[in-house]
Amino acid sequence: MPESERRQVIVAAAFQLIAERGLEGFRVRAVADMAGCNHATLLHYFSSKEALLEAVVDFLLRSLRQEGAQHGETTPLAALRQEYEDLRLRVQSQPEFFVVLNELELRALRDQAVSHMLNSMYDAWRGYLSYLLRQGMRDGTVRKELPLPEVVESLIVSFRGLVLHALSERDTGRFRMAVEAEWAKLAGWITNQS
Amino acid sequence: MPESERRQVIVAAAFQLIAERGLEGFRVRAVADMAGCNHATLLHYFSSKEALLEAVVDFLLRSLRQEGAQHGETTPLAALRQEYEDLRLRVQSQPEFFVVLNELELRALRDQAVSHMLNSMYDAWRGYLSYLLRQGMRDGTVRKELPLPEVVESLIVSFRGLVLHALSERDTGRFRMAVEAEWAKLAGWITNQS
Amino acid sequence: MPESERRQVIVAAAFQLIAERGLEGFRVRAVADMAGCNHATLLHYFSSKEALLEAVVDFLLRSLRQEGAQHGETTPLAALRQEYEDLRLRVQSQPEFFVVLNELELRALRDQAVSHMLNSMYDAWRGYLSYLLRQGMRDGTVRKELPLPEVVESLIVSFRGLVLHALSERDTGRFRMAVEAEWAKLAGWITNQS
Amino acid sequence: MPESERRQVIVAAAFQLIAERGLEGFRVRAVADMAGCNHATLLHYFSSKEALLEAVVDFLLRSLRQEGAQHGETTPLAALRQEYEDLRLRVQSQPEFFVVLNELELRALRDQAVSHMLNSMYDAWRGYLSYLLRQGMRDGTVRKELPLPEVVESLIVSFRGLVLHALSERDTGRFRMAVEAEWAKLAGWITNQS
DNA sequence: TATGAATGAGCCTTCATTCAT
DNA sequence: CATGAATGAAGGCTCATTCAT
Repeated sequence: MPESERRQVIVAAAFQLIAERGLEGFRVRAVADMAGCNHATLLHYFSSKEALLEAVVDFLLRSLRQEGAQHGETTPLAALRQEYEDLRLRVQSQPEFFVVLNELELRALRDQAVSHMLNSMYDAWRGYLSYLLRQGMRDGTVRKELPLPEVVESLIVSFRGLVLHALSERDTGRFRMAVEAEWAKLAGWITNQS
Repeated sequence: MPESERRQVIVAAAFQLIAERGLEGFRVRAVADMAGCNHATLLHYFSSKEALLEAVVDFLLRSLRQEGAQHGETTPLAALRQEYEDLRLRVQSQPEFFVVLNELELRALRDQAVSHMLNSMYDAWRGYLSYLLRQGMRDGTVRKELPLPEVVESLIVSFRGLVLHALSERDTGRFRMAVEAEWAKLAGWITNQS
Repeated sequence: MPESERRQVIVAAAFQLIAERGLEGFRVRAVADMAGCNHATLLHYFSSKEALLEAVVDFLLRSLRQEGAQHGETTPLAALRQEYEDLRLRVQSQPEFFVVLNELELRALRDQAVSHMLNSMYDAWRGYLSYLLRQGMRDGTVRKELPLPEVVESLIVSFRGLVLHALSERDTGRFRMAVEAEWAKLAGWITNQS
Repeated sequence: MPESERRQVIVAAAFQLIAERGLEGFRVRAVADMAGCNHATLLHYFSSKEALLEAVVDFLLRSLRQEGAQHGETTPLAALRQEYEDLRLRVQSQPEFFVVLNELELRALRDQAVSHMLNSMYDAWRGYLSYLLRQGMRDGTVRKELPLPEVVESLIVSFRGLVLHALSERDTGRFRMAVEAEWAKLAGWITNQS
């Protein structure tokens, strides 16, 4: 099996395992088993457990990024709305991503490497959201007098809250309700209402 | 040392340790050391690590509950506002509570016992929030046409997001910004605006 | 089994194992097996493999020291002669001591902790040898014009050489020959010959 | 690269590594890295780690032998003196040789192959020393009544002791002192003094 | 010839838990 | 009540060696 494929298989296995058992269930031997190789083979590709974890973080962030970029040209407000919609759809189809994201979120509190990676993701996201909001202000759909940083921060909080909520309420219907409510709340705040 | 006091000391030590080192640093021996007793003694009072963790959860929820009940009679909207204010103050003065809460939040995904305890806390909170909102509708400060369950869920999401945000952004000033923004966003949504 | 006894048993087992298999065969599990306990039990008494090794060094040096002090009052020259005799006897009866000493000698080149312990032994020995030689000079049996430090160093070298020689030539009779020769050589050098 | 050259490069690398990190740091992969080839390639040339070690021993003994043969015709006593001088000079200029020799000395206690090789070196050396001493007796510079085997053994011990001493005392000046003392002691013993 | 991939055996250490005193 | 002793299971990691290409 070629190197790059093997690495992908291992990262996927690690990702899957963390989603299933959490970071506390993230064992090198277990990942190797899932990837169908010896644990020593795994450490042949990733020099340490930590290195593997960083590859998992990278894989996760890369995936999240790709998703966001798929939608074509729309209005800023529609793009924002689409973010919530994407979140909702993804929680249904790929809940693993959010389980893992949450695990990492917590790990980041004590792991600088993970912290940096997540922070840079959030910063990139802040930039994107700022851009959207400014565009909205320009085309008149977003209220011009809004304090931009506050709105951006509020969006981040909203997403973080939804992601956390998704995990415990995924199947209760409350999550879907929450997504709609968060959007309604936001829309009322930021849009120009005639 | 009487049994009940000893138990309290141990739970407090466990709480402190989890706040400092996270659940991954939650070791029976370390807790015993902090509590000033032998690890075997600790397991005399709590039959297992798991049992101790549940006592910690209980302690945390009890603490959170007490806080909420301290404020006297006000208007429903003021009480709601106070919730955000409490959160903000507490994150500054007692960040441990939120670190531990987040740790447990994640543990709950895989630990039914913890999950049940947290869920019952959230359900109690939902009840309280519903009550406040209904009061607000009655006295005319809250818009009557709001879908109550959605609003409640949104409040929960907002708080969860803020708690998570608090940990990574506690010192950057972004957290404070986020609290204000969340409240502004909510207030604009639910209040009757002339 | 009381703590101090258990510790002794473990140190003895470690010592024995190093004597039999060298430092490369010095495995925590093997020591535990020889000591008749679980390897985790061993690490209950000695916090790490390294800590155990230091206990072994301590045990060895303590043993070597005791041996030297057993002989009563004699003339300085006789005491010096006795050192060689002790060495010879001990190599026959307890060759392990010299195997282990040699192993540590080499380990010391890369292990500061061991190096310090051995150095302090040699320094103590230098002191003792200097004392003997000075006494000999005083009572006229040792030549007064000898350069004391050189003689002492030469004695150390002689012993180190003999210890090393003992291991490979223990059974060939060459070792015994070498001891006698070393003494003869030394005696001719340092004593006053009429 | 031709086979014989490749082998030399690998042996040199192994020698260097053992000198730097000792036998405990003697890793096949590390040697391969130093030799600039893949570890699997290394095991193509030397069927096992053990085989490589033997090649290192061979290389060491060959080097030591060459050194001894370089000096031209002199008197037997001068040749003997030269041995000590050579030792002193070499410890300064090429301490690696003595580090490795000591490592092997100890390994020989448990490794028959190494033991045989070292023993045959010592036997050759014994032969050479006996030859020198007999020549000295013949030309009258060495006392005729000396017990030849004892003197030879004593010489070996002296050298072994010095080599061991060199490693720990190379920089303290004690080593130089010891060489001189050993020679003085020997000379006094074996030479005819008018 | 040369090498990347793969592996099994093994090592030190950690930790929750049990138990006799 | 309290505790020191003891342990089994497991975890991350290392390393010599094998093998297909």
